Amino acid sequence: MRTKEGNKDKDILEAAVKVFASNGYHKAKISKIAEVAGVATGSVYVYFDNKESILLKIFEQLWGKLFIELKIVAETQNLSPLERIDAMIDLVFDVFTENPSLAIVFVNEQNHLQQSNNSAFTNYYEKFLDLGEDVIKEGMKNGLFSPSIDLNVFRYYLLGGIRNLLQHWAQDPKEFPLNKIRQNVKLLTKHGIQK
Amino acid sequence: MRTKEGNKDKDILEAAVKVFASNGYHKAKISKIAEVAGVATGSVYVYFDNKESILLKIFEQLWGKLFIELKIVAETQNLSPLERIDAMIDLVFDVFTENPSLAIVFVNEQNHLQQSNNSAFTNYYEKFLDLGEDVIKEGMKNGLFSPSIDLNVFRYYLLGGIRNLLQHWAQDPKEFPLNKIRQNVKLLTKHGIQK
DNA sequence: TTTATTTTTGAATAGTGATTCATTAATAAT
DNA sequence: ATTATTAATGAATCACTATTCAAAAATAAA
Repeated sequence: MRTKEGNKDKDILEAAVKVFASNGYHKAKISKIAEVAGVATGSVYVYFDNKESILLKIFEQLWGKLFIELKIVAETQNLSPLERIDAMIDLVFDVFTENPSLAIVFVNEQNHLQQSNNSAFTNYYEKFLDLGEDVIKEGMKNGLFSPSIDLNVFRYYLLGGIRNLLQHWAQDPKEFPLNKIRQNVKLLTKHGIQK
Repeated sequence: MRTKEGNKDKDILEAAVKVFASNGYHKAKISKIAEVAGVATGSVYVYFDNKESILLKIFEQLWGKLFIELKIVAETQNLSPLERIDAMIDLVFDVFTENPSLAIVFVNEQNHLQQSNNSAFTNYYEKFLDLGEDVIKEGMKNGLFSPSIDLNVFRYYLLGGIRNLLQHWAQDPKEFPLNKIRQNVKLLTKHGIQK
């Protein structure tokens, strides 16, 4: 018998995030991912079925991690709904601040997976969005939030806005600091543009 | 001598919008675009340098058209800044309502071009965004809009939100009607989620 | 008509890179 | 030690499709 050495699957995933981030998914070569991971090209196929499934795994882990963290915040009873929304926005920004390559992959390739209609991905993503929705619902019930807002619209609007901002930040982090973005997103979410 | 028959360039562009919309840019075959346009594969290369330049042309025309229309609204002096923002949002939604395939190409492939850093594209897009910015600036000067909003952040946020919503609309137009989206985007822009 | 010029064609080319698989290497069990 | 089993390798395969280009077709001019 022989046992697997090290964590090649983890190495490959981390390498893939880097390579996808710098070249985009379509231009990324499996041979390059293998090289960065320090394994042979063929080894990638020992751990993953194909190129697409590597991308899928990256997103699964991302949304999975976020979901767990957000769930805790969403259920913290001693915060008001507005404070919880704030904290949830913070969490999303924190994840991407920690790992800029992951941010780039997220903003550029999320479409790709949404189109492929992969259920594993969709489930995670929807569960993630539902958490935010629950908080908003509570805010409406308490009379804090405007009841004329459609929840489905709001959640996709917020996430789309954040995604686009992250994309511009990733292209030029100094010109476009993440903290300014974060503050403004919170303001816009709460008050819109009106005084 | 021989003169060109019909408007093959226009036919090819329209075919490309359809094919890009249904398969995505990367999976779209030139031979399929030619087939839909009713020309030979080789003819595509008589009118366009390569695949990428077809996509570029589509976006150039889209932003070019939008720019002209938005400029008129942005400079209409008898509308308040808020009314102008409203009208501008309407214009964007109108373009995509008229041509759903174009909406799909827009939401899925805009990233692609932004990354390629093509100046022809960037110029149009930035000019387009600047128009909205001018209106917001006026609103701030008049004391209508909150001065703590960063304009750069706001414009990317708004466009990103709209883009994401259009994407979901394009995937399921009945479940997610465009008019509801339009109304909610206006509300969220003005007031945020708070009452 | 005939010739010259330009358009159109689509089969052939050519580059690419994802994926496979026969082989080698390493470890566990006997 | 020896054998069995699984991991790891990377060169070769194979499919795919953007692009090219020599030939054919169409029209204008002579």
